Amino acid sequence: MQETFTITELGNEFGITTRAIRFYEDKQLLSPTRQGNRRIYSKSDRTRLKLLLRGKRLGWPLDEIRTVLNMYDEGHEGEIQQLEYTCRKVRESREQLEQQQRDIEAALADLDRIEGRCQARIDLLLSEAPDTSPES
Amino acid sequence: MQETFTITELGNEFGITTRAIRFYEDKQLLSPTRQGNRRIYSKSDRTRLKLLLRGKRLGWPLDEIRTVLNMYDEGHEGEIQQLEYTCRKVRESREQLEQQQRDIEAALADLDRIEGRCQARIDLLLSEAPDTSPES
DNA sequence: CAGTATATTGACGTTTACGTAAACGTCAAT
DNA sequence: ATTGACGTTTACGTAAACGTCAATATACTG
Repeated sequence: MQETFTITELGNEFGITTRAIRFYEDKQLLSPTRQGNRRIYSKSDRTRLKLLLRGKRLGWPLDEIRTVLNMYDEGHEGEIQQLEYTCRKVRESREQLEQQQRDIEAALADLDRIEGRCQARIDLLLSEAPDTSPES
Repeated sequence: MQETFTITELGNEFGITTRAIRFYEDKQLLSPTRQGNRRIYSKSDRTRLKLLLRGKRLGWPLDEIRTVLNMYDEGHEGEIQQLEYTCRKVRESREQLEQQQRDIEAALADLDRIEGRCQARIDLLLSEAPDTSPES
């Protein structure tokens, strides 16, 4: 795999605009190196972006995504207070994720019921009006 | 359980402001009855609000939440086209939910690793500096 | 019946997450 | 030398989702 990426490469790979990627940099979520003026993204930058987008799919605001991303990077060498802060943040994120898991379970169950009733109704209508059945 | 609710009751129960609840009505997500001027929420209104908030926790925009909420209500008596539209929407939602499930699995795994390393580092620091161990 | 609490509408402000346009640099190819 | 592709910064625009008043109305309460 490549060692470095341009901004358009990443944009194409992940289906986002370069504007968005620059915006994430502005918000301190990415910090690519430069060659003169141009941005150069390392594999680790690419991973950060990937994680960022996962956070987005989970509906997190960018601020929260940044703190989580920083958890990945922190050398875990800091003071105990800092470590415990990170630990606490991790637990909070975990709780939120578990809440989302429960929400998804419930939502999927609801959708199953709705789809079932919907499909049943379609089947019924199709059997009542056999004109619409495949003839030709 | 009560049969009807005031706006502040619902606000308190779900930890949101009355302004938010009125906003949802403005956006056609709720439609409580009125007694004169005041809003009266039925149990079904309350359920809609509950589902609405679940959608919010899943990061859905209000527009999408509205269409999903309407799936619950539609009598499934409409035309086949309408039914198939609903069915399609349900499947789309399901796919998105399943993607979120995978994202959550991955995120939880990552958080586990981070917390593990973090905790290990804390333990190490505590054992290296026994001054900080509970003495008094 | 005055005073307090609660509710409503309307207008405007705010934050988030980008989109869009202008105006310009850079480099390779024609 | 010019054209085009790609990149840059700066600035302003915008949609979503409310918050925050202000002015007003209605309801209870002593």
